[in-house]
Amino acid sequence: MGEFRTMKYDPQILESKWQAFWEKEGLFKSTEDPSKEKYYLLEMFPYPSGRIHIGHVRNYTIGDVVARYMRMRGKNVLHPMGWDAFGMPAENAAIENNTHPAKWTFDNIAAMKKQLKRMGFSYDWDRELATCDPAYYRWEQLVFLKMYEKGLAYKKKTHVNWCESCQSVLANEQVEDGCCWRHTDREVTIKEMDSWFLKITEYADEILDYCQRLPGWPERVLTMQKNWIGKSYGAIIRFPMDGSDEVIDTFTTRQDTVFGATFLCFAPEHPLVKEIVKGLPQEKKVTDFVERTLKMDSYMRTADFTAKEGVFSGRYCINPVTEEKIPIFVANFVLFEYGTGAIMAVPTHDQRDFEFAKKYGLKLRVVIQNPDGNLDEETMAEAYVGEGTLVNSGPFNGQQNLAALDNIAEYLESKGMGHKTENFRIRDWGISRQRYWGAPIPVIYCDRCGTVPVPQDDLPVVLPLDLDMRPNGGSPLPFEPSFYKTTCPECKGDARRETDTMDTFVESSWYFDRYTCPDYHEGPLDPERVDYWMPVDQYIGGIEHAILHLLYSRFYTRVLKDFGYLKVREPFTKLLTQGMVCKETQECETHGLLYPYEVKEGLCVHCQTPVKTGNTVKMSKSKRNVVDPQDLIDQYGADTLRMFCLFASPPDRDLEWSDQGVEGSYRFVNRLWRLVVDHLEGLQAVGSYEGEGGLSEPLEALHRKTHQTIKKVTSDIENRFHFNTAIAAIMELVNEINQFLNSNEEKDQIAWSVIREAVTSVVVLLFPVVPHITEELQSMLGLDQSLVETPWPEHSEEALKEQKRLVVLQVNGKLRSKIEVPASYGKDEIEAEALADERIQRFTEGKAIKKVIVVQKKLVNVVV
RNA sequence: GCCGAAGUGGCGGAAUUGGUAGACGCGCUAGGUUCAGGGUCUAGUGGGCGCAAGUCCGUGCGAGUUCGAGUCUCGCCUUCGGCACCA
Repeated sequence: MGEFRTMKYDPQILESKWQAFWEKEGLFKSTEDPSKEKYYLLEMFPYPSGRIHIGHVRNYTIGDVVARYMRMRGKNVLHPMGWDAFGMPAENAAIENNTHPAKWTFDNIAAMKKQLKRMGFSYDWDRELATCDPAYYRWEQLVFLKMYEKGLAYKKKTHVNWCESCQSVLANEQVEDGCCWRHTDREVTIKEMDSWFLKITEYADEILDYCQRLPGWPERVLTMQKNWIGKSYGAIIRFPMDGSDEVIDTFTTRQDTVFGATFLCFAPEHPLVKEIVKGLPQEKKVTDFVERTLKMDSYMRTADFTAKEGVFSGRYCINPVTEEKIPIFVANFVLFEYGTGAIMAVPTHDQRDFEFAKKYGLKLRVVIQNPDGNLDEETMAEAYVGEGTLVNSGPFNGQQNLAALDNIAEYLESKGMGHKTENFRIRDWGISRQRYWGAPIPVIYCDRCGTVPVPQDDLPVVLPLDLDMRPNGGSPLPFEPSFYKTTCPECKGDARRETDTMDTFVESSWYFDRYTCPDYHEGPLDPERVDYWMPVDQYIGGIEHAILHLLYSRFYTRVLKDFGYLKVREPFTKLLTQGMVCKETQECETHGLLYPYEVKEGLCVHCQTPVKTGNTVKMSKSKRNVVDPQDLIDQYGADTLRMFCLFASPPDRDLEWSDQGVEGSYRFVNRLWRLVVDHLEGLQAVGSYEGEGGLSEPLEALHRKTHQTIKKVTSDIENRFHFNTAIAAIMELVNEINQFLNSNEEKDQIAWSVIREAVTSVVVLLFPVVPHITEELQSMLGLDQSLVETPWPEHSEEALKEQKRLVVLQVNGKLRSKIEVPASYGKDEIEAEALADERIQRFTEGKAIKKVIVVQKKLVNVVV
């Protein structure tokens, strides 16, 4: 009876057994060993929300397969895990549940850690870190001080993005479609505020340049980063004001059209606007317009459906090449942050300028004639943006416009009217957050000494934990004298601490470095260890960080390198962006969107009416189309869940959730279990076949299939991360083993040895995917060594050799027959055999054979 | 509008270099397990015609290259992402 019970597949029992074993033996601990080739595998660390979701499961399962595989390949693998532990949800939850963000965070970490352990992921938990730990963020504060020293961190008053839900400023990267990336229904407004910035623009050119040197990154991530950096080549052209010494700098990429510039536009925010209208009759009108425009939220103002609008400033400037007096406008479509915040307007060759000029009756002058030569400012209905020959352009008439770009830039430069330049779209990274649960910015403000950095010896500036949250949100720090009241490090007088905290993306910009030496206390990074492990060989995470975390990390890594903390310039050699997990939504007419557990047999559990199935979209609580990994673990075990996540689609594609698919994976795991358990006697009685020869044809086929599978699985994992096809190949082998077992073939010693070879191969190959059951089967098979320490198998070329080969026969490219030929046959013999084939003769009868194409050992095509 | 990816059975997906389209799994059908159900095993399963052997059609649509195209080229359609007044 007892024995019968152990023979049943019980994932709950055997999974915890093996998890305990791995932990006790410390099999996933990694230590630096210069004699071994290192492999640093990293998955994006989670925000400790309290429970793992299915996206984590997929991400971390993919990573775990690679980690376990690489370990079996003999690599010294680093596979750490930790917590992105600062951030606003902790503050909200604390207010809601009347607790403290720290307690909430640490409780969540404990709960999620338990879940990750239950999934059997092979992390080195000794390297665990939480970014809210002062022992972590103190080094970030140190780096901040060094950046401040070098001018890479600076404070300025400027127009910033404000999210009312976050009660905080956001960086440009954190605004999507005019909304906060965390609150997609909350429009961002523009506020003028004092904010700290990190000078990512200093590295923009290099980061862009290195996009060419990251062959291990997905093209679309690099494209997104290139677009975000937005480098363009052009010129600064200087327009002197009429009747004053003031000069207006404009940026253009189209200096070839400068002779057609018939007016100039300022962005509403431009500081010169106020100055030049002072005392003019237009002053009120202009200031009203500026105020009205700036009140609009940034999304509305810059949306392309917003009409181009502007107001005449009452002042003129001089086009430096035509010496013509041209009017100055203030226009809503001109961006202050891009270029110089002022543009020369060429209505004939820029559609925006064209619309603006038509609206306000401004002058047009064609300066690029199209190839038909019929372009006329009187009749044109839209701007001509194509190529052509310069006209009305003084000394440049007759030149091709593109060829003239450089010539005109040089001409401007020689006359002191401008110069060639490059411009970037990316702006500096605003890191001030008006939040409590973040790393304090280590700065002190003194009325006498101004902005004073906290002395390095006084670090860390610890975030105080013993204070009360403010009931209606907002940071308590500015209301906490024990925190903000301090003395000036320079004059020792009364001073005030900075109460803003850092963007949590600062923490995630270097956590991967810190994993290499989380216990180091002499500085941010232990040079020896960080140099051994960095860079990360393979990074795995969601595409949503394409231009957030991934761009910030590339910047921060360069800063650390320039400060001498690191030797690498790029943090992540290879990047895999896994797809989203999706599921169809379900909706009841009266009860709205339903969770899966609210639907029984297609009916709403509340009212028994049929449920409407909606689109398949990314799993999210708001769509209610979520499954809880914990429920799946409880029902099927971690192995089944891992198996399904890998089998349902390749990792970079979206995964469509299917309850039936999970059932299918569970069935396979059970089939694998029975394959060993039901034949234990035969399997235990022999050793694995090792290619000593003398096999019957069916046994040789099974032996060959075993080695074909080893070869296929290895290349699928190694070259493409296509775990779905790797698993499919193993399933095929399992099917063949079962077929042999069910056949009438004699099961003698040698037969069992070949079966054993096949079965042990299945067990080893599947270990990275389903580590618990395979460890159990491995030990049942009498193999003492843990699979963690078992080397990955290598296929034998000898075993792959076939006596006979299948050759496909075609007539005019259509499949007509198949024949088997000895592997030793050459082209001529195969051709002769093909032409002699009965079916081929039937299809070629009475026709002249024009040509015969023979593809060695594969195919013959007879053309008639 | 611009850039990119994708489009293959009832479904998820294979087909890595131009060479048997649909591996593997789900679902479905029939049968066995001497049958409550479930589980499990066996066989079948792209479509049309046919009793059958067969045969024709078939990878979003239309052309092209080729002995041969899911795969390459050109033109369109659809879907999904990203960017979008960036001067």
